[in-house]
Amino acid sequence: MTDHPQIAVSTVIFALRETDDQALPALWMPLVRRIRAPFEGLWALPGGPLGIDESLSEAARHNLKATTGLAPRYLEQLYAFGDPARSGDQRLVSIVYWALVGNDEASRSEADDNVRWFPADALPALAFDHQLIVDYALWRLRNKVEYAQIAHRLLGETFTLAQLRSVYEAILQRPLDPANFRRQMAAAKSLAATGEMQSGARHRPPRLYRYVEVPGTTPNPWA
Amino acid sequence: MTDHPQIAVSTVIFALRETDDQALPALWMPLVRRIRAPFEGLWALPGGPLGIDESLSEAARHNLKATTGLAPRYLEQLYAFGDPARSGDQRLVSIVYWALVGNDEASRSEADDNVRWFPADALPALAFDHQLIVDYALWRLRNKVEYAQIAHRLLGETFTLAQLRSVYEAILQRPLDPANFRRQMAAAKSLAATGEMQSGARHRPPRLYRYVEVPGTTPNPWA
DNA sequence: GCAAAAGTGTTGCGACTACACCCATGA
DNA sequence: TCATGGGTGTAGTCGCAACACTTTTGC
Repeated sequence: MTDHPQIAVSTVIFALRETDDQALPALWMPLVRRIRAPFEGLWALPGGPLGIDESLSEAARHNLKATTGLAPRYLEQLYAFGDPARSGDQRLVSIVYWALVGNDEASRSEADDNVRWFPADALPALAFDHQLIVDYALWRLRNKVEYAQIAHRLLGETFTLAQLRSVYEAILQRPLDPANFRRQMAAAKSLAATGEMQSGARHRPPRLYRYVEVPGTTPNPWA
Repeated sequence: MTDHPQIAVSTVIFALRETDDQALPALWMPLVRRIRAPFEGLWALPGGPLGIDESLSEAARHNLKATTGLAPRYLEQLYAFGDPARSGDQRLVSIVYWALVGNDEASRSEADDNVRWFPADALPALAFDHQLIVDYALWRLRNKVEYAQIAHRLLGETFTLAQLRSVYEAILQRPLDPANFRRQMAAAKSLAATGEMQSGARHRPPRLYRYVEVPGTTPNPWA
């Protein structure tokens, strides 16, 4: 045990996956298997040490790429965890980020013996205090999706309103009224119709939308 | 320069002070003068290293007591700042907390040559990136006061509705309708009348209230 | 035509704002 | 009695939830 605390940067990653039996997607996340003590063999959040020339968010991105191959479409600092008892016999302070990755990116993600995807609400036993961290990240995601425009970052570049609504429903775990959802999105003025339709289904073809930044809408100018 | 990042815990402290010319209180904060490089002589947020057996919040409390003698009535983690360029030639990651201290506590605070109070909106030049941190803390305080019951922590144990309203007005920097403010507080059900009045002023004596915890109202179960 | 999802209209409720108004005290 | 802030009443507005209804496609 060293006499000064070590710093690590870890990330809770969310992506949407179609469930086989249902048409509704659900939240999944990639975990990595620990290959050394403490908690050897258990699943854990991807992370690693803080490089001497990296900012905290750069370290999060860099570790994400190295361990899971993913590049997030949204990244935000979650919390710093530093309880003395959280990391066995060495003192470890973890700066934890949370991230959203798009549809395409998540499905491209290679399967690996030491990296596996799990449903966010049914994880295996996790190393350290990582289950607590995941619970907090889920709480933050559910809060933030209600007032910030982040849900589209779990989809691709263009999407239908029904797809976007299914993202909200997967995160909030309750059905939303399609009519009211449409009006809420219209009021936010952050969606632009591409002019294209998505055909093929056996019903009226829906419009495709793209996310557009609304000028005065930066919820947190810092961070 | 060492090859691993150092960890420090700092705190942005808010208290209310009466302004001499006006009856309206305003937000003030204590700063400490740096007595060594880098930024020697400049004012900075109180803080210090993370003790090997302390949790992060314990370190914040402990450093606060040691540098300013204050014990906060509210303490919450703000953000972790770790940009490589923020701390001169050594790498320093600061876990920053923000705190509210009560009326009584703030006025008891001893004057010191190396500790001084400043109005939160007119600070001197600060060391490191501390002005950025203060701006973020102010933004968080103004947001949080609108949906969380924290304003009373800037007062004492009991207070009148007018005093509580003046806290909101000082933080939000705009006048609030007394009638509507009263109803909002009543709707939140987090105030209990003590039965006592505050007399002495040349108008109808106001009731004194005490803050009471509302069962299902924990905004952030973690953190 | 029929099923299914896209998209529109309408109504009622609850929260908030603005402001008129009464109450109780000290001087 | 009057000035001052404590405290109550009330009407208008806005946003949202609920749900009926019309439109457009594939089969």
